[in-house]
Amino acid sequence: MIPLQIKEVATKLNISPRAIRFYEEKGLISPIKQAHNQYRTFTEQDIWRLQTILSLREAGMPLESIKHALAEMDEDNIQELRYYLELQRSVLVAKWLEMKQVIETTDHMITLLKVNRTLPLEAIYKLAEGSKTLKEQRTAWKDTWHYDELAPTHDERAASHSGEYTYYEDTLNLIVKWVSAIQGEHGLDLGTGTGNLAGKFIAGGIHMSGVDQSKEMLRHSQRKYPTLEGRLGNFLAIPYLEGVFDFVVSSFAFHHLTNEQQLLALTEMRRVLKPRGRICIAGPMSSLLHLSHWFEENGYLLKQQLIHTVIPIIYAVPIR
DNA sequence: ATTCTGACA
DNA sequence: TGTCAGCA
Repeated sequence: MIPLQIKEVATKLNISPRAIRFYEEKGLISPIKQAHNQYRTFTEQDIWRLQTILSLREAGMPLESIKHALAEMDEDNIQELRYYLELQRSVLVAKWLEMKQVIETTDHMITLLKVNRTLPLEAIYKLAEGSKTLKEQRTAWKDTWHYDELAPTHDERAASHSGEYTYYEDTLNLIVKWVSAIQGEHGLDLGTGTGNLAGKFIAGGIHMSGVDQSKEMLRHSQRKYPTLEGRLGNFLAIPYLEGVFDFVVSSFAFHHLTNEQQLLALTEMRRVLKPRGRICIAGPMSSLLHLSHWFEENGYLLKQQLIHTVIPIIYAVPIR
């Protein structure tokens, strides 16, 4: 029973023959066809491949991504495969956050309805606003892939412009100094890039995790700092559960976000931070006003400075 | 009888 | 992806 026909395979895997042909059409599989009648024949490997497709699809991965993942598996490229899974994970986190938000606003509306016997118009807006924000998050995803080409030269570029490099080094060092992490703490570096900031903490014996949207950047950071726990993801959907970090830092990354997105990022930081968790952000941002506003409204004590009079840095510690 | 391709929902 | 048509 080596050569299986399409219907047999379909039955075995609980899918339709049409689905199998569809996967072939999309280039995910290429079963051999018999010369005379064009009937497809499936080998054990074909079936294993289909199983893989179904598993990844079960996890919600789009067919296009599955295609790439399979290609990496063909070449035994475990690294690449891992990053596809990481990417998939980060997408799931984003969706999870999305649902969480919707549930929260729904709960809110239920409460309003209970109290007011009617639904205020602004509540409707709020819900719409929520899903709008989510779409923006998704939009940010598409750019993810092409950042990768920058990774190999990142450190060179950071070091090239001597003046900027001074700022760069001093900025990282000041973040480390202000945060003054102690042994046993767990920190997160958002937009860790090649891991330079996280590396400084690691050098001090601190357990660090890093999030970056580029898998190439992550790869470089892992190479430089094997103990760094790198993970794919973005600022607006940090791929971690609630309350796991003692501090969150971010350098030379925040300015890529709009002000609105930055505030969203802050709420995300607070989500993954422990109750007393602190935040330190630095980089070429035009203004810190909106950030300091948010921090004050949310019960943080602030410390700010302009490094070399050009690079703003802000450190926030929860009061209490 | 079964599969295939292509069109359309 | 499901469904349907017209073939081989």
